[in-house]
Amino acid sequence: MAVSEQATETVPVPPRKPRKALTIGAVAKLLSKEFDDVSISKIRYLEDQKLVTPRRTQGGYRLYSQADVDRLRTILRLQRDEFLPLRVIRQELSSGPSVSGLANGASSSNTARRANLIGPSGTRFSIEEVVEETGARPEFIRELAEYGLIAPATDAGRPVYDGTDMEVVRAANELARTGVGARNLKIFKSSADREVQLIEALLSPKLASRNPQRRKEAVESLERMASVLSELKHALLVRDLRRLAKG
DNA sequence: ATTCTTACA
DNA sequence: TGTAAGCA
Repeated sequence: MAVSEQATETVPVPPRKPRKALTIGAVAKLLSKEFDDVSISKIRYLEDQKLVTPRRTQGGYRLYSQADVDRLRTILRLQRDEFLPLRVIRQELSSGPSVSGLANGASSSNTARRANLIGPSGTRFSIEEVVEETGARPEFIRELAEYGLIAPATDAGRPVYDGTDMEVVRAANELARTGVGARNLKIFKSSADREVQLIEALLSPKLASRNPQRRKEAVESLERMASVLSELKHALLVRDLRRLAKG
C-alpha cells in the first residue's frame, strides 16, 4: 500500500442540479424517448395500479418528482425487458425502496446494496429542492425536522438540507404512503442514535488519535460497522416479522 | 393550454 | 389503451 496523499477533497460543486417537478405531459414526453409506448393515459394507469403516487397541485394536477420519474423509468424497464406483470413489479418495488439505478441487465430480485456516503455531505438543498426531488409534502418535511429525524442547518432563516437529509426524507416519505407517520418514525431515530453511541464508543480511541493514519482507519471502520450493523438489523427484523406472521 | 375525472369503445 | 366530454 503506497502512501496516497489524497487530501484533495475539493469536489467543487457536483454538477447535480436538482430537477424540477414535472407535469404528466412533460413526463410523458421525457420517457417516450426511452420507451416508445408511454402515453399520458398509461402513466395515469400506473398510478391507478398504485405503482407511483405523484403529489398534486392545488388544482389537482399531477406533479412528478425526480424520484417519481426514476421509479416510472424502472417500472417501464422491468415491464419491457423482463416482462414482469405489474403486480410483481409493485411487490418488488415496495420491498426495496430505491431500486432506480439498474442500468444493466442485473438480476432484479437483488436487494440493492448501498455502501455509500457517510462522510461527504457537500451538497446543499433548499426545501423546494427536497420537495421536488423526493415528492414529499413540505409539511411532512418540517414534521420530520420537528421530530428530529432530520436536522437541517439554517441559512438566513431558511432551512438547508444535505444529501443525508434527502435520503431520510425519501425513505420516510416511502413509509408515509403506507400509513407510517413521522410521529412513529421517532422510534427509528432513537435506535439510530443508540447505534451511533455504540460505534462512537468503540472507535473513539482511533477517532481521537492525532495520527492521520489512525483516523483514516477509524473512518473506514465506521463505514464497515454501519454496513454490518445494517445487515444485522435487517436480519433481526426479518426474524421478528416471521415470528409475527406465524402468530 | 393543459390536465382532470369519468365513461365507453 | 385511447378517446370524448365537460371542468378548472
